[in-house]
Amino acid sequence: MKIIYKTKHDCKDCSNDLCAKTVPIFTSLSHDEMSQVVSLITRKHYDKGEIIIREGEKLEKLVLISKGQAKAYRYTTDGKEQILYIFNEGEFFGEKNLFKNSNITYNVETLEETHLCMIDKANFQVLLKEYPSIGLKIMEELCNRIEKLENVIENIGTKRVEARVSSVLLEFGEKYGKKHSKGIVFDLPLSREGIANYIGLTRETVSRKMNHLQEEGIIEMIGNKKVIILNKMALEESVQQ
Amino acid sequence: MKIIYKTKHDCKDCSNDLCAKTVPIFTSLSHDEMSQVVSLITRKHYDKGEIIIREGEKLEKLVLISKGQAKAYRYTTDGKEQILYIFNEGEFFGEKNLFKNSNITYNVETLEETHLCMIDKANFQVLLKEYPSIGLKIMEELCNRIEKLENVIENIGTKRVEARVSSVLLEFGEKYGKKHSKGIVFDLPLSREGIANYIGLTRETVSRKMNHLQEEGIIEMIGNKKVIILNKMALEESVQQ
DNA sequence: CGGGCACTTGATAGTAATCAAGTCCGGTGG
DNA sequence: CCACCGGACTTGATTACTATCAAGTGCCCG
Repeated sequence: MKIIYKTKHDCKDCSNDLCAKTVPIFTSLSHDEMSQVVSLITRKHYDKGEIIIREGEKLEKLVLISKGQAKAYRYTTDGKEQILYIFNEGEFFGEKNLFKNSNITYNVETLEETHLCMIDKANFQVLLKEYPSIGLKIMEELCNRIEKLENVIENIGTKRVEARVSSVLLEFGEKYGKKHSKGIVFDLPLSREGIANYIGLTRETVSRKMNHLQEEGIIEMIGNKKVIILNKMALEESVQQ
Repeated sequence: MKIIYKTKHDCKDCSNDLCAKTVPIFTSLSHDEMSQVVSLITRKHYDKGEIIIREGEKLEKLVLISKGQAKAYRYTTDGKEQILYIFNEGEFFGEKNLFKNSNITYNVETLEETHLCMIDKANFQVLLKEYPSIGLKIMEELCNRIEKLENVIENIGTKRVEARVSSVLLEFGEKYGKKHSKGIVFDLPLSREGIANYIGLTRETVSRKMNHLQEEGIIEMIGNKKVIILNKMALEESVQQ
């Protein structure tokens, strides 16, 4: 179920709190400039588990996540899915189409209720010209993304399987973790299968390895979604070799 | 052995043929503009097997490869190297430092005799302001690099081992291949071990899988470096599943 | 309370890593 | 020109590990 809403009231909200301000690429703009940006924004709302866009489709917009999160993944020829990114609030996708004429190369599916801001390709190019600082921010963000991908490659290319699991737990802890009397607590954004598809394993192996980490007293699982990192040092050591 | 040379003669060469023109990010410039760019360029020459820069060092320049090629890699904690890129003529690195203050995250080592053009961070930022088209080209190139990395991840994350070998052979065939009566012929830019470090395997496995492809009549190896793709279709099918 | 789905656990098989000899090839020196 | 040397590559045997297949189990939600 997709609801498109664009009313004056919404846009006012937006310029105050909602989308533009949460998006790093606009942080260098003044309030007035941001209002101008906001006037170009279309917004959409998705429930959990909806597909925003599919591999191979044309996307003539830059899409910014103002609230929620989504996974980007591809299907390989043997039907497995490989997760490439977990996009969080403030992150964007579709940038490729702004600079070259290509279709999108991955599926994007929401992991929870998600609000999107979208800017038309043509409009965005005007913005880029008018505010060069946005271009710099985009480049910075692209570099960040490259860095992330380089880390993923190091992970799945060379590390032992248990190290990959530890690594992804640390990543989630970093992103979503809150302090807790026992350590760092967070909800897993992905199912076991999702984690497996993120680090190139099967769900059974992920299950076993997480269990092993729990037996060693390094983490504690509460239900399926909640994890407490009891011993961050040990988890980091497990990544180290 | 590093030779730094910067004479009027060299720069003249450069503006005509050598560095700036082979570098895509400058292709949109006029001849005069390019001359201006060239005046900001320092150049260096490296022999095969030299280290250009090491992980963790500061690099206050954008480095463009005007001739030759180099591999970028990281050492993992267990001492393996993971190759991230093979930079070819016209490609660049060090862009991360232009937009944010970070050290370089990989080693770069030449694979053959290599000529570099380097532009100082400060100078490059002036260029960016003066010629916004360079910024667009950079973004395009960053998007290309992201695409490459996404493919690498799909490769090593989900594909069967032999498919990865086939995939890398196709990649090299695409990049370096020349027509030949029997098919597509090219020199491998990397040793068996290098290939292994590129696709997350061991040298023995690479050896065995390449042998297998040869036994099946899909490729032919001449010595250690030269490969002929006899049956490109079959190689592509091998990647497909 | 029941149904379904995600997760866990166990047994087995397949495959690549590892360990260990060789072999090939290019370069060097006699 | 040939013999030798060393490094890269190949090949074989064994081991270790994860994928796969197959039952369970537990939990959430109506």
